[in-house]
Amino acid sequence: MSDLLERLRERGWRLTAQRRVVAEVLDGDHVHLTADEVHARAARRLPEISRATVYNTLGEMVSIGEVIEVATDGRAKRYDPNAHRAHQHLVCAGCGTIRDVHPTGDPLAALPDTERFGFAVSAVEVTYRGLCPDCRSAG
Amino acid sequence: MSDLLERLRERGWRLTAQRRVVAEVLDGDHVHLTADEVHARAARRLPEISRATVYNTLGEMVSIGEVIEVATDGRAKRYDPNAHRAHQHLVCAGCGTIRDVHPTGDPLAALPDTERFGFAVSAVEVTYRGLCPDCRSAG
DNA sequence: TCCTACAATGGACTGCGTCTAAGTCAAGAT
DNA sequence: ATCTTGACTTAGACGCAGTCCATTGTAGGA
Repeated sequence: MSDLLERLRERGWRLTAQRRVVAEVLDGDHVHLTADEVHARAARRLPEISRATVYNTLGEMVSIGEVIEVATDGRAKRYDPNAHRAHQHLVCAGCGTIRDVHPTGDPLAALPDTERFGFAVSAVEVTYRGLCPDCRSAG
Repeated sequence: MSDLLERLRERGWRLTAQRRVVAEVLDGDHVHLTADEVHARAARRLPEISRATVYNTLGEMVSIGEVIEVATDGRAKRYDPNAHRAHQHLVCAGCGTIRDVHPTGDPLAALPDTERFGFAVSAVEVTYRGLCPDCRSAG
């Protein structure tokens, strides 16, 4: 039983087979999957699971902060189950893979008050872009 | 005549009425428009301009580095003509407006070699998120 | 076991963007 | 000034990611 499922149960979630499978897919693997990839893996265990349910479940997990949604350019969003630890992302411009990285310092502190224009700034995302080793050698 | 058009001409671009209008729309106003907003404004001057042309022209400007494409979550991409000066973005979580901001320090330097995993890191985007003054008071 | 509110289904639908085939036109050649 | 040609534009079909909705199913309490 995963920690993720424990935490969901504590929030009073009804524990359905679909939610269990989606949570297991996210929990098992620490790559960053798209919603369709999550659906495909979930369907291996529970063939009749629908896309809408996967979207709903992912959306709920995101809204309670168990999972982070990573929007990469024009492509599909990816879902990052590593929400408990502050981190940023390194995206390959060639193939779209994402790695978690941990820069030094606090990026929020780099934005002076004079540059905040009255906004209540609550979060900062840093995305590093480049080519992964495979895409570098593939040219 | 805008600087932008000058630079495009120097690259051997055929100067069509459509491209001129798209460049003028971007050049005139320094808010960050979506492709459809660019199309709407361009169509005020050149009613028969097509969406495809606006997308093509924007894409070409992005690929030669005259304009920056800003992907904001699930919504439409926005286009930022302020490509000549390094800057980052401050996005309102309520209404989606974007402001250019200038944080202190070099965010690329914050990523140590041990966190680069063999990637050739070439760029970094920093997106600050929060609520703008209007959305704060609107609750 | 039965009830009921919550969850899942699947198919239609929307928004954003891309593609294609055919027509048009800017700009160099004559 | 006119011709020529290949780059550009057009309209609309298409595709993907994601949402919505009416219906059906079911977890978990009484």
